Amino acid sequence: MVEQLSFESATGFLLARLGSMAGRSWQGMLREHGLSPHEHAVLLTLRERQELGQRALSRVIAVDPRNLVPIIEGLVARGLLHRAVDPTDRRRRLLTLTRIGGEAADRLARAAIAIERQFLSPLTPEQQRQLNQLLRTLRAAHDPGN
Amino acid sequence: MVEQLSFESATGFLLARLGSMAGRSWQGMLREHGLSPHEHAVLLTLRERQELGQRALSRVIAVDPRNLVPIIEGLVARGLLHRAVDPTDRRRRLLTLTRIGGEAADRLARAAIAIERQFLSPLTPEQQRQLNQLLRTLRAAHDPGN
DNA sequence: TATTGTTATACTCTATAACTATA
DNA sequence: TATAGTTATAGAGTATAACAATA
Repeated sequence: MVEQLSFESATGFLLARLGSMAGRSWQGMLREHGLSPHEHAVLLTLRERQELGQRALSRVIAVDPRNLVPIIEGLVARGLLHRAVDPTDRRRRLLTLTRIGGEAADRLARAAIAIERQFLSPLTPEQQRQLNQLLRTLRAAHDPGN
Repeated sequence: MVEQLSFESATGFLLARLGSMAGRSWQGMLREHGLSPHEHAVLLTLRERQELGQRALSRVIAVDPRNLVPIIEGLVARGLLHRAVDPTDRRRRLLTLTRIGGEAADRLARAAIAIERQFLSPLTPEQQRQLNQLLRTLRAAHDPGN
């Protein structure tokens, strides 16, 4: 167990703090693309998962379905996203990237790699791997199904 | 460097996600005490740093000074916090815990240990130490002076 | 002139309740 | 009855601009 040295060095506090700092490290790039963090998450997720219902997307990026609606509509309005009723279950609305949405997602993915590299640069490559693995373990335990 | 396997396993995304999850793990306890996360951070920080100006406190817990004002006033109104002008620099207003504020902070600190232990329980003690150390390194690099 | 604290205000993110349509 | 999506709305949390008091 980790010794409770002080509030500021508690792991929970550091996670919240660094999560916020990581978000800020993307801010400039996202603003250049005219995207919010959630819009960015939608594009990058669909880039990998091809076709997804709004419910499933909601779970993956941890944004409530009702809050996802205006985000999706904005991306559709900008021609980045395509939304169509699932013929096999007409309640569902399947999301896919349009051609220009896919191109935008590719550019975002490239930029994200550079930003992540910069953000993690205070750690050695081995430490970066360790950190990623520890976080994935922790997430898997607390967020089963994702 | 960490391989960019997918957006959902990027370290930046995981940090933001786990920061949010860590916050939720405190939620129930904080609600029992009738405190917001920021109020909690104020009490726990003053528990360790005795006496602090609002500016310094703001830096430590990463809450903007202007947003700290109503938080502090709420705690003063509830008798948990004492705020007094610094006689050596009359611009500053020194914050200290009252007796009952100190007692509340002690209870919070005990509860926080249990919550942190539970949250980190999917990791071995050695992994918990590693994670804490990696996060502290990363924070120190990105948040110099804290 | 710079710093500490403050107000008013706006914006983003998240959450509560309730609804439509399909299954 | 349960699920996918939606609407309206309220609440946190955070950020922009400008100010008063003191150094």
